[in-house]
Amino acid sequence: MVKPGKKTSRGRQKIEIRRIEKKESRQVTQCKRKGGLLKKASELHLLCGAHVAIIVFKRTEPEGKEVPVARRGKRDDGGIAFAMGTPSVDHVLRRCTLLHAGEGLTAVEDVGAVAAERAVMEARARETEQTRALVEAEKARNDAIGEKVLQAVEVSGRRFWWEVDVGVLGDAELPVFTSQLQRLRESVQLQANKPQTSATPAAVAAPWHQLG
Amino acid sequence: MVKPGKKTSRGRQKIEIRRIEKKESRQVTQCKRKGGLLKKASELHLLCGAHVAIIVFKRTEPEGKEVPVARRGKRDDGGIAFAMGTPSVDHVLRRCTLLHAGEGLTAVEDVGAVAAERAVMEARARETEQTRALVEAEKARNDAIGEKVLQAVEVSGRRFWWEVDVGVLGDAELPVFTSQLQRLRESVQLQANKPQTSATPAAVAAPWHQLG
DNA sequence: AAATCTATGGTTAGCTG
DNA sequence: TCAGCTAACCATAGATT
Repeated sequence: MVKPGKKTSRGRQKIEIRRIEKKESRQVTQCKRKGGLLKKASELHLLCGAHVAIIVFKRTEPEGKEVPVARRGKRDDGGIAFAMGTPSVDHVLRRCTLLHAGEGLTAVEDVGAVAAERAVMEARARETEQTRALVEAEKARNDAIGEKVLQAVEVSGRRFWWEVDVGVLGDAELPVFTSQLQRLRESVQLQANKPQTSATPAAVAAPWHQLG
Repeated sequence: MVKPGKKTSRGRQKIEIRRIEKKESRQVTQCKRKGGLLKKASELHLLCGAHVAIIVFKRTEPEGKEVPVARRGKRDDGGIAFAMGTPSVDHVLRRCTLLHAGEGLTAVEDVGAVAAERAVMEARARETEQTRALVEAEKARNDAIGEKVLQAVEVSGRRFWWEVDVGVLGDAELPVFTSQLQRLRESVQLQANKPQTSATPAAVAAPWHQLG
């Protein structure tokens, strides 16, 4: 019920793009905009076939109890909560499933494309609704492993994406992850002995840091 | 000059979220929406302090010459072209600079937060315009290295973010990358012997694959 | 805390130069 | 090809439940 003479809503108000001080509305906005961002990413993928990966580290406030000053500057800040997507989220999950079947763990998306995947994508564009249900089942199976890897990424001293916090990984995942790394390292060692013909002229342009 | 009786523009039209078949407009849309996506990500960061990482692999068509059918299914598809951001792009670049100074390479963003970074962010929120110019200089220096790592990620058989195509890295970067991996591996080996208390109940929810 | 509502602000599809 | 335009679509701030 709306009081007469008082508008129900002022509609969207213009705001400056600077930290929202009011904690509550900051969280609401974060939630809303995170959703919007993911939707946009999904659309970009569906419309243009571009592969998109997104990670959002939600900033969970110290939630009530203030962080001791002593720990400041180390890693007292917020939570890991986040969201990830790629083309569109279920698309990512498909890839996860592939890997799930014996290769290793992924979660944050591997980025890149294969012709086969393009086919899948195009198919989905025609039957988005149909496939959704099927994907739901797979999703459940992948959530556990996905969460672990992502927590791993949000490691204490994390620097790079490949510098995960192995402590978060369970007994089952660790060996796989380890062997993956082993393979990578061997590959690196191998390449290190080859003469490097570094191409790539490093082109720059847009206001957005854009490469390639 | 607009002919009388004929509107200059029909304005934005409603479109279905499915692959845009017309190649040209697909590319235009991709470009526009990529920009929009990055802007949104930046805003999410500035408004809420969330850390955001985005990678967009622009889908460069086989451009004229069709790809031999034989290579289909392997890695014939488009280019790597992409864009990446985090909080806001220049924020990422700052971190890159840090690493640039001796630690290793980043580019795709390391994700996560340190109190010091938060300070920087808040400072930026108050003087976004001022700092921009300064950042420009650093940007140039980081483009080369950034591009290489990103190319590396877009590797032939790429599977995970940490499974980069070391062949793309130059002589200078390789050793650093290698040692980074070494450290990670040692860490893994170490953790492998500890009893694992895998926490994380694997909570799921939103239509968007959301963890934490 | 989460879902719904609505007026606006902001984004962008299709043109044009 | 790329920048600019404009109308219309879409996202969302703030309020209400």
